[in-house]
Parts: sequence; C-alpha cells; structure tokens
Amino acid sequence: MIPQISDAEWQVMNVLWENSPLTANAIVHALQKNFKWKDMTIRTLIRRLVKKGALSYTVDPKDARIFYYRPTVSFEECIDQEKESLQKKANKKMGLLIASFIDDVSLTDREIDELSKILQEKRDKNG
Amino acid sequence: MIPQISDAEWQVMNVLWENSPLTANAIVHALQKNFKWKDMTIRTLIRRLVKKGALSYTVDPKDARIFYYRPTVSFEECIDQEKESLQKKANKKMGLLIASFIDDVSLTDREIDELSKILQEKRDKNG
DNA sequence: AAAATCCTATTACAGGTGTAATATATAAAC
DNA sequence: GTTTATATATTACACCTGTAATAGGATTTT
Repeated sequence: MIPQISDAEWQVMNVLWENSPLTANAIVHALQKNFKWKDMTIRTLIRRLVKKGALSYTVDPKDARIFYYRPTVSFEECIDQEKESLQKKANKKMGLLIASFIDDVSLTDREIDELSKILQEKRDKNG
Repeated sequence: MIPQISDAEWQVMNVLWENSPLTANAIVHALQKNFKWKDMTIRTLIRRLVKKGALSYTVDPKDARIFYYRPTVSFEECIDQEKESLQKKANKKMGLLIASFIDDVSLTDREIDELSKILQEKRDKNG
C-alpha cells in the first residue's frame, strides 16, 4: 500500500524523484532554495518518510552517520492517490475540474497535442 | 480567505452545494446513504465547518433548536484550492497529471468536446 | 408537570502535521 | 585522546482530523 504523504513531505519526495540517492544534507540544500524551512524541520520530514516506508536509505560505508536516501514509491503511484482523493471531493464534477486544470496551467504544444490525442481516443471509446 | 476543508468535511459541503439550506438532520440522512458515519460524527463535521466559516446557518423561527445550514463558499472556490495544492505537489509535471486525470475518469461526449475546445484555444494562445 | 425526545455544545482521544529544539553518538581536528 | 563539529534520534507542542459519547437545554408527549 502506498503510504499517505503530507504536503510538506511531498516536497522532499519531489527532490528525490528528481535525483536520488541523496544525503539528508543534499536534500536540505535543495529544499532551502525554495522553502524557508529549518534544517531540523526537513530532517524530521525525511525521518517521517522513512518511518512511513516512502523512503529507504543505505549507510555510507565510510561514515556510518551519513545515510543515502531514495524513494521506494514512484511519483506516478503517489499522484494517483492524490487524484483519487480529489475525485472523491469533486464528486460528479470531474469534467469541470479538468477544464479548470487545463485552463489554469501552462502547457507546451507537445503536451496539448498529447492531451488532444487522449481525448480523441476517449471519444472513440465512448462511441 | 477560503477556509481549509478536510476530506470528510468535503462530503458535507457536497451535500449542501447540491441543495441548501438544509437542517443537520437532512444532511445526516443524505450522507448516510453513502457513508457509514454516525449521526454525531456528521454533526461534528457540520459544527467544525461553521466554526471555520465555510457554512452559515439561520435558526428556525418555529423551533430555536433547528438550524438551516448553507455554504458560504462555492464549489469552484474550494476546488480551486485543491487544484493549487495539487499543483504544488505535481511540480512541473502537470501535463502528465492532467493526462492521467482524463484517462481515468469517465466523461460524456459533451464534456470531451468542451475539453477539446479548451485545449484548442490554449494552443491558439500559445501562438 | 414529568418523562421522553431530539437538537446543539462540550468533551474525548489517538494519530497526523508543521515546525522545531535538544540530546546523543560518532567522526574529524587538534 | 580531548575538543569540536555534525548526523541521526528523541522530545515538544499546538492545531487538525476522524470518529464519536455525553451533557445540557428546549419541546413534545403523556
């Protein structure tokens, strides 16, 4: 089962999905570019993610104090959970929601084409 | 500022967005069709929503114990918050996320047309 | 008017979250 | 080897959430 990942924890996961394994220190540095979180705050988030089973780590053979962290769950799996949670909220109004998503986000031409294709396929399946 | 609405509280809001004002009793009945929540649980959710300012109520002139609840915030405003929260999580990968949404949800032909149109407009705007 | 009923308000309680400070253990530097 | 620096672990703490039970007050029923 995919563990439940909180808002703040997501930011830690994002760093590691981009690049892993990383030490706690590296994660802290990466996050402090975008967030004003104290060092200890970020290390707490990391530890909680390990406890939840969303991260694993290996110990540096040269220095047993240093851990290398990596995700045990994929971005896709996790975003899927969020999607389901949002679906429960939106109830029947998913069309409206998706429209608002598209409207709101900037997309490249390539992404737009990709989405159009998916819609086209969906229409074919409907019919 | 739109208040933060929890998962369970969303279900209460959904009932009232469909039909309001309603008494606590009516809300309870509506929700118990879909959820196995105790009466008292639902009333707690209602009270918390009032406290947060997401619901307001008026007292029945015939019976001061009965309150009529109604939303003070719209579905659109609230779903917008959720959208932003999800965007923060998805980081740069919104295209992927939207694709997965579309893929996953059942949409009517009408909705598909609507979305295609929005995409088309977006492409035009992209230049 | 006493009892039963039915609302809302108060209280409960554990687990999750945001946000750290402090303690402890180990490695590095003298 | 003793001090110093640094990593992880423990502890903190208030607020949010899910999930109710109980208390208190008004009303309807007997």
